[in-house]
Amino acid sequence: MAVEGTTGRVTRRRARTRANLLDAAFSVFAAKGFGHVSIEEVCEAAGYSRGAFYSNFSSLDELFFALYQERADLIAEQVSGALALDGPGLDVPGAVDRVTDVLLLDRDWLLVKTDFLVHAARDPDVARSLLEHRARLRQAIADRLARARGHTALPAVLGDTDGAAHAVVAAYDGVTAQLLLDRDVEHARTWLKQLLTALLTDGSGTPDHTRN
Amino acid sequence: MAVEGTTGRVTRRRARTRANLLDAAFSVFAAKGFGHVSIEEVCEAAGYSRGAFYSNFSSLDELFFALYQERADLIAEQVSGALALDGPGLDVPGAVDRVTDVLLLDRDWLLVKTDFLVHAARDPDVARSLLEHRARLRQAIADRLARARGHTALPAVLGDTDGAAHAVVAAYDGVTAQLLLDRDVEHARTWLKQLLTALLTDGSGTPDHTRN
DNA sequence: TGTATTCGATACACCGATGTATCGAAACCC
DNA sequence: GGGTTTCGATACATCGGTGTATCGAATACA
Repeated sequence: MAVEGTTGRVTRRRARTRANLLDAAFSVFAAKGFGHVSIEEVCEAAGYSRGAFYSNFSSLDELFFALYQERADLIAEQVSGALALDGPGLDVPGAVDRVTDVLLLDRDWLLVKTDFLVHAARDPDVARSLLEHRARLRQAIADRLARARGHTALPAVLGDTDGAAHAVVAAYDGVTAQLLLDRDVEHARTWLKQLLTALLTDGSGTPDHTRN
Repeated sequence: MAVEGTTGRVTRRRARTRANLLDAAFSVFAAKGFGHVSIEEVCEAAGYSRGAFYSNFSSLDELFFALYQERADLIAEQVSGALALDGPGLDVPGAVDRVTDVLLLDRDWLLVKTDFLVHAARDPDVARSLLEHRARLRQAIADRLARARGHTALPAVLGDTDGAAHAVVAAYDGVTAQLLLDRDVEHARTWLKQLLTALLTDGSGTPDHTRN
């Protein structure tokens, strides 16, 4: 029952159905929001019956958690990749560009991610898990910033690289909120880039904020 | 039926029950999250029966909207008050302190507020309304910043005062997300103050980011 | 104070979703 | 390919929430 005690004896279509359920759940959650979604809806969207669901998960919460974990790890990988993509020291603006493009790629993901935040905010265990995930992400950023130290203009007023990483994540979250409302991905991207470069360099960038 | 066509003929306890329902709804929403709350739960918490509910609102969505509007206006007032509290030009740090204290006063409000964001993100009409509210808030901030221009060190790298106001709101949203997870109000406050002063002044502030 | 009107409690019918138990059919292993 | 195990579909009982219609009680107004 959704628990593999020691060694799951056999499997293969199971993996497929599980993946299908997760994919379908992502779409449904993005469209209607966790909390307005029934197990049946997910099953229907995936083309399975409820029996399949209960064979793979024991609750919607469990599925949601698995779903978030999967996608978040994927994003984290992409971010790490984007950060590691250039030489040892330079090109902070380039890194900012690439990371921004990854982070604001998909509105559906932002929706699900925010849903999960709200979910985690009410469940300490889930919150802990999410905090750890965020900490890993920040660590990657901080490491990258540390590598850049001395080569480019050091951060500025935020203290150590860890503080700067905190600020980066906060900026991401802040821009996310705005993007969820105005649905203007392009504007959000350019704006996040401005914010990040403003936070991470000393003084440059030509802004333009004639928007909602 | 929750609609006052021209002039509601009579009322008095109606106002009370409506207010009670809203208050109860706030608690219940904060505790369980909109989307995991039934009409019955709200009624029970308020000490009314479902008849009272349907007499005052026509759906949970409608109640949620009214609830948000009410509280958000209240907060906006407080912020405006905190901003107008000092002389014509100076004391940006003081204003930052006061505003921060108002904004991060109540975790329950942050929960409900974020729930509402997620809700608005999926309903263009609600989103429009929320965007307008945010725009008003930003306007207040931008006005205040404009008044401070020339007296204190001008913002910095973010362009006009409007851009700076955008950044302030983004910082608020970003810190909110972190606070929802780690529940450390004090840390969030000091950190938001740092972020804001970092964004609004040129170079000062002694950070300390040994945290989650 | 009496009367007209509004408000909210109660009762009812109605889904829709949940979780479980059972059984046929895939998939694995040899 | 046959036997065995696992997976997932179907059927069932149940529960909680929804929305409406009705009626008594509280309130306003004269």
